[in-house]
Amino acid sequence: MAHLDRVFHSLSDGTRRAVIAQLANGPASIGDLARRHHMALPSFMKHMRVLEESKMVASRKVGRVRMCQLRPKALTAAQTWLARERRVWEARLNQLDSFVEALAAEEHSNGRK
Amino acid sequence: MAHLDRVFHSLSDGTRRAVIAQLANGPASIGDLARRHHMALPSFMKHMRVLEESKMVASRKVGRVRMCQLRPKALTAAQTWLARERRVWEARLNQLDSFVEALAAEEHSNGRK
DNA sequence: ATCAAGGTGAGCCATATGGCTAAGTAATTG
DNA sequence: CAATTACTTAGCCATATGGCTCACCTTGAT
Repeated sequence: MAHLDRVFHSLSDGTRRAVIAQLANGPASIGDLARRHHMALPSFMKHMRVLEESKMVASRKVGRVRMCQLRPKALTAAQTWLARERRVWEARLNQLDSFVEALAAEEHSNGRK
Repeated sequence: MAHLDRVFHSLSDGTRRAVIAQLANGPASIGDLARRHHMALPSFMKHMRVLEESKMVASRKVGRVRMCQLRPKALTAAQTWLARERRVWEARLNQLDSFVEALAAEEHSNGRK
């Protein structure tokens, strides 16, 4: 799914993760954010575009300043996917466990014969 | 952190996510996996290299076949980061809530004066 | 009306990504 | 030993990424 691609791609860059971490503490302007990351504005805007296209950040212009904020469900797509895969994975491990237990049990009873 | 970069980058590609999803159901050989994804072996190996460099998948060679499996803590780095950011985010929302409630309460008492 | 500040758009550059084919190498099979 | 199978390596190609500067446009302050 293209949306998940974008979400994880957004998260794959340290600068963007830092932006998300910072926006979690409240909105900020593009200029503010760029300054904190020692980066030229146009470079930084590319990151913001990536974050907006992945629907993790929203922005609107107030006067000549653009304010950015984290969107409410910014992280849920990623978390949902991870949680689901992890459930599958753990379910299988449990199966393996019981398989091994079953084997062990059988071994035991065989040994006792 | 470079490791998180790699983890999220791994997850940013649909093919790689599919591989993870499939490996959650048990180990498989490179050839098997490549066939399922209608992809030439060398192209596919690049994906596997990405997954191995992010420590999400391990592989070893058995005869001429390379078997791959999900590593136990494949998803925890990603999940941990997401969970932490989300906690910060929700903590702030709660602060906002109580701030708004406090405001509302004050308004009330002012109105009653 | 002018000038400064904040953002935007265009475009350059080096490197990375994601696909391929072609030509190996090593292990099985006949 | 010969042929096949399963990877592996090298390298091509188009496109994407992540940084930059320079020029421009709005908006705000004098």
